Amino acid sequence: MSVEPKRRAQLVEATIHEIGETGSLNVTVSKIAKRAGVSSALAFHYFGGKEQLFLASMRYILAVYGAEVRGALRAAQTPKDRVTGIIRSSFSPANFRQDVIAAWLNFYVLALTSPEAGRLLRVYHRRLHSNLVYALRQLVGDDAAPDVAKRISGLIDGLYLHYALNPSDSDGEHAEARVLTSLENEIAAYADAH
Amino acid sequence: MSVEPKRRAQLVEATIHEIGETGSLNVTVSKIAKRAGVSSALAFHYFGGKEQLFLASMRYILAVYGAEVRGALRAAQTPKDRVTGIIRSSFSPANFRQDVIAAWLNFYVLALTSPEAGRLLRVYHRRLHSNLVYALRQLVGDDAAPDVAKRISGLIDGLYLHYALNPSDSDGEHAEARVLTSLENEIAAYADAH
DNA sequence: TTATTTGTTGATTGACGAGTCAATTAGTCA
DNA sequence: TGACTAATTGACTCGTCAATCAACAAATAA
Repeated sequence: MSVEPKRRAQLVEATIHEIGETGSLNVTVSKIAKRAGVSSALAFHYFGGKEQLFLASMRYILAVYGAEVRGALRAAQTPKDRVTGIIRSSFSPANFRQDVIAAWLNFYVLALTSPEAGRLLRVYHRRLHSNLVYALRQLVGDDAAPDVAKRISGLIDGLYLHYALNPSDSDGEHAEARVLTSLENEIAAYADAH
Repeated sequence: MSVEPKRRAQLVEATIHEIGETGSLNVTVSKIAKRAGVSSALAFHYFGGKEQLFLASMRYILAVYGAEVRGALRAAQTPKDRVTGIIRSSFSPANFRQDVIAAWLNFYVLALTSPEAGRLLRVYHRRLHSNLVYALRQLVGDDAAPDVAKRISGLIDGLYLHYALNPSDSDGEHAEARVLTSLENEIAAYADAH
């Protein structure tokens, strides 16, 4: 039984914590390694560099989120359950942890310059979009679904940003409720059009 | 005629450009100063430090945006003109310049740790919100206006983010059109409720 | 003229951090 | 046991950069 996966996980978690504490990517690999209980050289050995270490951390966060979405979709009975499941997953407590928020914001910044980060971000966007479109088809029709999905996903990310940066103002449940209200609007608008 | 304002403006503009080129706040004061045609010591002399220099740059960007919104509001004839004016200003070309996008994203990150950046961001949020509420009152009623405003502003920021990070996917006009569609939804939903 | 303020810089420093590498220890298996 | 591989590290290098400071220049006032 190799010890490698364990070390990688330790380092990934330490990275997320450290970024959460400093709020930026200005984190030394040494500090991350120290938190993980290993030497900095080991971090380089396993990940090759700081950026790759952070990207691995982001992949981990995305994987957790993805698992949550899949769970919600599996439990859904109706199309509407599916959409609300996606929305609820996006505003789950896991996504509102201080360190996860910090990771996301720094990820956005990195996506401006790192092709790999950009690729990863686009994967997330595409998955969210296609999940939404699939679930929305039966609610607003095939034609409208893609556009509605863009609006819903935009609203998800916008309100996430808003609440991430203004924690005192209100919490994730408020944000979730706001998106659900918009969903009702969209469904009603479609019903009217028919 | 003091030369100070001129130097400050030079440095602010150089900062924005430099951040746009590197995509992050990992910009040396020396490079900024060189671009502005002065020594790095002068940048410190006028601004006191790197963070204050960046905050001044962000204030400048916000001032430009604010002026654009005020212009649109002044020209507006109807309540709906007012809302669309705000939305259009938010997606104006000035906001989609690569360097302005980079500044915004890095500003979000900084707001996590810098109280001054957080304060500035909250000022922007509050202004956007109150402008929207004021214009929406006559369109969706006093009761609904604040909630609708939250959804609209969330959508603005979310779609801005999407576009900023995925320029190939859609452009500013698309984003603007999407928000306007949501606005129609909101107005229609209000009309139904009465 | 001289004195004073304003604008400006080159040179320097002190601290820090990414990444490397040679060397050591722990574990495996033949 | 001995040979081989995996895991791990301490020490080091090389570069970078924010911030400071003493000094110089240029305008302005007295």
